[in-house]
Amino acid sequence: MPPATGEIAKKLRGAGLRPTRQRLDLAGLLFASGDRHVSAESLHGEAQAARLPVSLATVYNTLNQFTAAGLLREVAIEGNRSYFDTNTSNHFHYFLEDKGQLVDIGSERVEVFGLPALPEGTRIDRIDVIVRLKRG
Amino acid sequence: MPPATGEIAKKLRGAGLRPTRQRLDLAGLLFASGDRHVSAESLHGEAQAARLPVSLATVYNTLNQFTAAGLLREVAIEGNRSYFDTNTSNHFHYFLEDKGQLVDIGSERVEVFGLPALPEGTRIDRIDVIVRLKRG
DNA sequence: TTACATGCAAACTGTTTGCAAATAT
DNA sequence: ATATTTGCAAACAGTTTGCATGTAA
Repeated sequence: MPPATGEIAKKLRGAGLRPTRQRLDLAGLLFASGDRHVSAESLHGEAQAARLPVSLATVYNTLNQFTAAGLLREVAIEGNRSYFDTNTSNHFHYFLEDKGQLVDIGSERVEVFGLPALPEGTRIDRIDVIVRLKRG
Repeated sequence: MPPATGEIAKKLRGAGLRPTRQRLDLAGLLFASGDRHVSAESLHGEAQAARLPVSLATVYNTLNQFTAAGLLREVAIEGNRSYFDTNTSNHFHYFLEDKGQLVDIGSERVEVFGLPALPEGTRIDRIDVIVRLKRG
């Protein structure tokens, strides 16, 4: 179920972010439905379509703040655009190359096997897996 | 062993690229030693240091041409910079977050298990695995 | 009332491109 | 001789930032 407005405000506060109108609007779009993948541009477009006035600069700032606060996770896809994922838990992605679209791999059973010893003095922060899919 | 100059010219020709001085110089830097990971900027810097005059635009064009020809592979790391890998075979990467450095995972035993069924009408182009390492 | 957030436009970074001069075939 | 490549500078896309105005606490 979509979180209530009060929930969202609480979430922001918990992350040390003032629940301003813009942040509430963007968080509403981001966290209303299930897991989502957005770029700054796409989220800005959505906000416009929903008559929620936010400047593009604020969308950028907000996405970065949410990411720093652990509310979002950035996904590295080659190319210039940055993608942000509302699912911050450990999971992997399909990338539909023809559409440029990211899709969560909905399985906790996926595992990476056979990693050799890590370089001295390091530990795993996280493992990103992107399965690139072609049409066909 | 580093490929001889003639070998490199042959490699370029085989890829449908004229072996110009600049392309030979850059290929020399790229393919002289083992597997390498470069950005346009870093390769340009290397060329300068080696007194091999090449413009930055040509480095960009060359990296893209080599990639299109299958001589290089692009690696997606978040951030603006593009990285290119001289190892075009199927393999995965460690990414040292503190140094911003890519390292090949030198093992063919690494495998990804448990992928659910692919979306209808798609097939795997390739799988990118990036193991992000923190100091510690 | 005070610190923080927003919006705009300007700045910035990495990358691509148009075009005249240079080079490979 | 002809088509391709190069280098430069200008164009570009995505993103960040400075600063005056607006807003949350």
